[in-house]
Amino acid sequence: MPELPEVETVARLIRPRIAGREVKAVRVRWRASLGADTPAAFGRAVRGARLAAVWRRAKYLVLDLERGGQQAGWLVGHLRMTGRLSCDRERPDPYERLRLELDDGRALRFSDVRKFGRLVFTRDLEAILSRLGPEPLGKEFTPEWLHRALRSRRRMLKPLLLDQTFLAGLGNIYADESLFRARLHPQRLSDSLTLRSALRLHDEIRATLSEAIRHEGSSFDAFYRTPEGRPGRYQDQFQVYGRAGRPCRRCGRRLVRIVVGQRGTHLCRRCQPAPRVRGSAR
DNA sequence: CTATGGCCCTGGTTGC
DNA sequence: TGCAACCAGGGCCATA
Repeated sequence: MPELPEVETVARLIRPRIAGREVKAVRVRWRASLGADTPAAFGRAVRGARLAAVWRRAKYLVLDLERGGQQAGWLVGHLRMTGRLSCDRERPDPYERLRLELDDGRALRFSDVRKFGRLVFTRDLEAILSRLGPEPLGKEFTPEWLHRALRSRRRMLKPLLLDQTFLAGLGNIYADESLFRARLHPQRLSDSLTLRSALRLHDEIRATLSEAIRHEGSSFDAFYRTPEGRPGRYQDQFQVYGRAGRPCRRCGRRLVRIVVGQRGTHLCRRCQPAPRVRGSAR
């Protein structure tokens, strides 16, 4: 599922292909992919605009639109589980939901098997991005900030890490991987962490995401692909995700899968000791 | 404030 | 073998 590293990879790879191009035509094949907009309104807003910049914020992909050199709104993409962006020439795709024809003959294509993803046009980018927590790879995210933020709440670590208003960019895979590497149980309460533990968690979140970006993300299931159709390679580095029943790479203990906050959660019971007393059940 | 559960979707897997 | 039920999952919303 596309999380921060996958979206970063997509942004880096499509940027050189679409930045500076003008949208000549729009084809909408599944209108819900546009959000609440009608295809007609979306087409009016996007047709004739130039894709001036391509960047990422958390799991969002942002395309700056310009007309005559002036800011003219944004396209904001979220791939959710099965969304893909590509800009290769042709090759039929039954799951194509939206297509922007560009002035160089190429097309920016949004495909999405499960139809959860979105590519919306907005004139108010802040309204979408302002609720997000800090970027895990940004300056604001420091060990001290994390320690304070964790202590100011009383929630289980994993659901908190998945809360995009708390910290923006982690999904199920990288939350599990980061917690394992920091040797923290996903159900530990956030306000129980020492500065030392928070520091470890901070460092492992950053290291995990950075390494995943270097590997062009993870293609655990059949869905995520780079815009060039290549799978990511980080799944080969997974320590726990999807490895229930197999031995822990650190201690050899059989890894388990539990459910935390309705999310499949993978961990090592030895490396990530359960919080004491209450709530040791699933 | 925090937790829970439904909803959106579909392809793949499981169960009978 | 055939088919129905079930599941995964991010974000959002309603409810407790």
